[in-house]
Amino acid sequence: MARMTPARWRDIADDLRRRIESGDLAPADGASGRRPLPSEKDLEHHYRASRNTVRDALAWLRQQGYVVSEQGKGTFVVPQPDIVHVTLRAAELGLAPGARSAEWYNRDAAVPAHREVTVSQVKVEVQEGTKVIARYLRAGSGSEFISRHQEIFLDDQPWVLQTSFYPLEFATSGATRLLLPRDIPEGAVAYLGAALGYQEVGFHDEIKARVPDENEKRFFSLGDSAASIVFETVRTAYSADGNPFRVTVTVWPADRTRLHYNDGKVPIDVLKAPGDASTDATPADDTESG
Amino acid sequence: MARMTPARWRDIADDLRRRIESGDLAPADGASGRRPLPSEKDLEHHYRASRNTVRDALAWLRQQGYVVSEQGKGTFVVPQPDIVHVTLRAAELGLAPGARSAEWYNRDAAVPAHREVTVSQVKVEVQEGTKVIARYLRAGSGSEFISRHQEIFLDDQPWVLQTSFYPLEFATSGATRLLLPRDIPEGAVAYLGAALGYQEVGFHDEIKARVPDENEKRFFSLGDSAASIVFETVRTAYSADGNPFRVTVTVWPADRTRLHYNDGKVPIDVLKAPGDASTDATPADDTESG
DNA sequence: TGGGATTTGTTCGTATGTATG
DNA sequence: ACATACATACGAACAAATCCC
Repeated sequence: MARMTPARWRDIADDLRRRIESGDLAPADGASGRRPLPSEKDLEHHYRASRNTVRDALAWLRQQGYVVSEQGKGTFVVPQPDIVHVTLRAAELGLAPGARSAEWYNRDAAVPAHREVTVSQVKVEVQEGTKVIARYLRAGSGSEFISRHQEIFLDDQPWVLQTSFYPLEFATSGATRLLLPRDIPEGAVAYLGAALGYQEVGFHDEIKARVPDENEKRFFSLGDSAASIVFETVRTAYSADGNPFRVTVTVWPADRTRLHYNDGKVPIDVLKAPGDASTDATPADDTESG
Repeated sequence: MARMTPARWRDIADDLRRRIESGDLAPADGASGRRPLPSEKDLEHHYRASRNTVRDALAWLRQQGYVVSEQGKGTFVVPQPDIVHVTLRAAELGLAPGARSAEWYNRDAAVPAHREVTVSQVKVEVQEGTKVIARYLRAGSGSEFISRHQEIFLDDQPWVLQTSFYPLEFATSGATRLLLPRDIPEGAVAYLGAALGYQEVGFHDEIKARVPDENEKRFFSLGDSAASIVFETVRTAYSADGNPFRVTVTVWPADRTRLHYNDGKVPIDVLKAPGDASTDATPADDTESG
């Protein structure tokens, strides 16, 4: 069962990983710029292996997200991204205490203070026959929906891709602003409440992790590595009559995002600053043993 | 900037991916067994490329999780796993309606009915100086904790790895069963309530996605592909005095797990059977457009 | 049971293209 | 223009696991 040949490229990859994690290789950015790993030719001599074998080792490190290679420049250790902590449920239905009001992201998520959220133009489409959305909204498979898509930035960095879906009837029965490719500053839910009397009395969230598609790779600057994954959250909002009236699909870059939920009585500082003083160390370090 | 040469292996990989997704290659299991892709030699002739170039294409498909290769046997399309939907918060603090009671998984998560959960022996350790846990439990970095680790199976399939941490004082002041390597059938929280008077009045969940470590790869049978990722949820439980008294770290295989949270008034069937009638199609299919 | 054929895994060598400095 | 560095591609040989007769 176990491989008899230790695989030369494996040894090289393990050794390089060890040297990377120990900070031996390409440690801190040297102020002016980052320092690359030794070139493939150097590693070839260092490990007494052919360049192709060295490249096999580097390919594994790239795939695992440890390094990136740039043609003509070199291979670089991937820096740890800054983690953004997002609270998707605070304590009561709605927001975290102290959250700024009347902004979209506040209605569905509380972000840390002193962070600036900017929003792209809304791309509005009318779609028909998207089965998955129809299922969430409990509509027939031939039903038509308004989809409102936005790119959202945090401190001018790409942060999330978000698309909300509404029954087309909403627009034809009064909520015409849903069809305009403009942000709804007071929040779509508040607008629907004012225009149609809808009230959000509950929501359901579904969370998955998956590999990004090409569009998401572009927006979040993700590659093909195993660390390049996204969260996809689907929030279904329910009105007082017990029916879903909105579905919001949000895609987050998982390498720099932590999602938070709270229930019951939770200390205020945890609500307001989840992940505070968080190191990037994983609790799995404590878990490990067998 | 853009690559001038289309990259031969890229073309081959894209073509193979297309043929895989269309079901052209290695479609349904032929009852007795699965059918492999054409051999590397066959592909070599088919695409008029060298074996190494074909292997570059296959390497990409492997890395993206489309196929797996087995020495001496062939390369096979990866079947879609069955998805397990887990509700981590129902409506009120605690459980989903209809959930079976007095079982560990019920205290923290509601699984679909007709599924059988079995639990490994508990591995108990006393640990000191694990900074991350100390932070969650708001203890000094030199504090000591009891860690209770379990492997948990769903219908005899590896399902989650879970480790709970408690202050060591709990054991020395009455809750001695925490130190025994045996399951606590009524639930550790209930036991702590009876033994020490602790009551869970709220919790905080933190969710991340990351690449699995070697132990997790073994347990969940994961490889190195980009689809081989895990959720790690950290649940901190708070007692009436506002202090955390338990931290539970749970690791889930993300390729076959969906996490669910509910808030407010949500239809009963969504609470009881989240993801019902769910296809494996991603809502992103609807999102996509540019 | 054995042994040859098949298939993927590993490693080396070599050449050329492309991006960078 | 030149050197450096990574990307792509082809060819070849042997090892290891499996399959089949």
